[in-house]
Amino acid sequence: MEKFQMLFPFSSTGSPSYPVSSTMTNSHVFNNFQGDTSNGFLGLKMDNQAAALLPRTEFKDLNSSSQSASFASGSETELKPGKKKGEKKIRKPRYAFQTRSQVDILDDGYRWRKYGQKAVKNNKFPRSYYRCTHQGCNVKKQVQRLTKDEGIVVTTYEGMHTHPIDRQTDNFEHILNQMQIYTSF
DNA sequence: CGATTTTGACCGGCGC
DNA sequence: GCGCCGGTCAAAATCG
Repeated sequence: MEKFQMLFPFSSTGSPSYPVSSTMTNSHVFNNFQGDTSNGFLGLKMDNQAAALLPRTEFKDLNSSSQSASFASGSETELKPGKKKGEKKIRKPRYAFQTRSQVDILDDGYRWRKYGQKAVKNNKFPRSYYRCTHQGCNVKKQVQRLTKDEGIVVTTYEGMHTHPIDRQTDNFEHILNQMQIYTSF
């Protein structure tokens, strides 16, 4: 296959690497909108990794069908309406990131294993499904490119990692991005 | 040789 | 009930 691992002036390690926040525990960079009204899920702390990609990354809300951009919010992957089944009503929050990039492989520091690829309606590019290859970590993500702007890649994360990042990418960019994040609020 | 990608089959939900 | 659709599985192929 083709692997492009060029571009990106700042790719210090040969393979595309992006800054990632390494501590995702209590440091919620983003954390919610308003106080949570109920026992909801608002604790969405996506301290995220992907926030630190390219300067032109923006967040998008999946569920609110509208807003042009803001930042991803939790969307519950609804478990069907009638499914009571107790269990965990863990709705999986999903976060989408739109990134201006030439490559789809946005390495955020975790190891991903691709488990599927499907063509998307209305889009000439396929969508790829990845899963975090960490034991017990069910974080998933999908990557798709827009037909409209083939320069844009939408990455959607689902779930949160509960383990440390594989690659230590705490560098200048990370910090830089963190700053951007904080100041934009 | 183990890990990961590829790719078509398979599956559950939903609309008709 | 049937077929479409988005998502996942799994076996074979590839990569390193």
